[in-house]
Amino acid sequence: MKDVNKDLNLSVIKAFRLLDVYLNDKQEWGVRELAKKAGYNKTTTYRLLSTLESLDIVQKNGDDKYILGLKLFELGNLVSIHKSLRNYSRIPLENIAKEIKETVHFGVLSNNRILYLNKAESPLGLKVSTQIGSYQEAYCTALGKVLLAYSSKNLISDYFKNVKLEAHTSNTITSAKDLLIELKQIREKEYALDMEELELGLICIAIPVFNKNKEVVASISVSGPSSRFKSENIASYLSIIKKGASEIETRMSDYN
Amino acid sequence: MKDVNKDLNLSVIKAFRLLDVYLNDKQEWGVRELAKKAGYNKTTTYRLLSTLESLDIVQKNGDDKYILGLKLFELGNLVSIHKSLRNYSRIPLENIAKEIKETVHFGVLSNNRILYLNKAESPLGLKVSTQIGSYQEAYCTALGKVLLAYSSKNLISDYFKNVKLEAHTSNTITSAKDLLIELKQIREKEYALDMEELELGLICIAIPVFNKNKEVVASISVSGPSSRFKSENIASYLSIIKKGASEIETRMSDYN
DNA sequence: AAAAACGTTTCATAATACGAAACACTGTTT
DNA sequence: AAACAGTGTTTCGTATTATGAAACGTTTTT
Repeated sequence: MKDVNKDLNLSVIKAFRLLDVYLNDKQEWGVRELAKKAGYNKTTTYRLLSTLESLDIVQKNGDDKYILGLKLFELGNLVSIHKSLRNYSRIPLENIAKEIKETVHFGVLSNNRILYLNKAESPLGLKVSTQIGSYQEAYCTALGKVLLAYSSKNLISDYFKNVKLEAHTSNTITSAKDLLIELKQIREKEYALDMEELELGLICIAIPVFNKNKEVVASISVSGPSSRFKSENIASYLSIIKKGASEIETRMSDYN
Repeated sequence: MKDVNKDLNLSVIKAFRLLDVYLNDKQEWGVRELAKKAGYNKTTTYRLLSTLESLDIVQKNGDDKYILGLKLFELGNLVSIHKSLRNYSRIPLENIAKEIKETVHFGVLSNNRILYLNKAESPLGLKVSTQIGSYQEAYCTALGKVLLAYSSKNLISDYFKNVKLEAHTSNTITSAKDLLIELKQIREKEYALDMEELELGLICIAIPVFNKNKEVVASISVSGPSSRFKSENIASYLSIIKKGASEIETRMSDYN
């Protein structure tokens, strides 16, 4: 903790590291337990937690255990760009899910990964389910490939510098050359497929969502098990998703 | 900033104050602008923002303006206590809204106020709409009065010490004595009404949601314009909301 | 009854945050 | 064209703050 490239507030970084890394793994933590896991001193951890508690960022859960607090929930809902995207996407996503009967996801690109902003789940028992606010690799998801396909050349070259294309299944695209070809095809077809590239048995189809300046700001995907996802359905799925996407685009432009 | 009652990390407090108070008011801030508003030194503010930026808690929006970042959204979604409440309430709330055709809210008590955890909006044009994650006073809302009614005596006496009962309309209950009588009646009737106490023309009805230990953990309300909200509807509304509440209670107990 | 765990407090010391001033840059006014 | 008025950013000596070993008060386990 000596060589920081910039002059930053170390205790702020420590505080968020507690929140981000460690309070994620588990529901509740004791002071010593968390200190050990974080590699901080017991007293330091206690002081940080006390500080965060005074701000309602964490709170105590009965017997001296710390859990994430309500203020954090409140702050999360303030994130304006995504707040609006989430609001405007909700009803269209639900309509798509109702019509197709598969889970619908809505996400943006953030730090080279997909951030799931919203979803509408399939009414069926066997379905895909993802945590809102969680991340997934972009190169092996339909959502991610669409967003990469419409990104600037700079962003894409950065992407290849920073991201290692690891195989999740035998279908995962693991070479930069192949991925570039795929992205080109996506731009031409105006939709992306994920043919069991992230998980065996899981197929997705995704299209871009544009803002009023014709820039891609998000994407929508439909995900389902390969047993239900037949190639003859693609055309009808696409027309339903595109209807939903244009609904979101209309809602956004009405407010901006 | 000299007399702190405990030994807390001041820079952590400052960082969250930037997020909480100031990044809420506006969409984007310059460094000097935010420093002036927060009463911090320009350099301090810059350092705090740089720190938060390195953590993706804030991000830059084009021309050197800071906005809330994605990590905050992600962290907000990790808040476990309410994550489950939110998940379990979604479908029941939507069913209630569909049946009654009025907006349904779901909230908990936090720091003497109502925190809106979830909602399902009325399908009609004229409707009540609230921001998830936002707060409202408890004493002049049906949601809040239900939660106060089922709170411990200690919490209620604390409530009266810390909260000033201000009139929002001519119907607002502004005396502690009257509010205590109201809370007693709510416990007897097992539901609360808000008869234009927060806003003229706005009526709400709310009931409690219990956990498996028969403690009240949240409440559900239906809100609508006085033009549609007739006293003869109360009985049928109540039976629909109670059905939804017991659905939520079942879902919660299945998982805990 | 002893031991081992917990959260919490203390306090001298080492490390960090602080902020005035200077810098680099952009756009506006004279 | 030159001076000015705005930005965000960097520097660096100093004042403030965070640090952590040790001790404390409880509770739980042995």
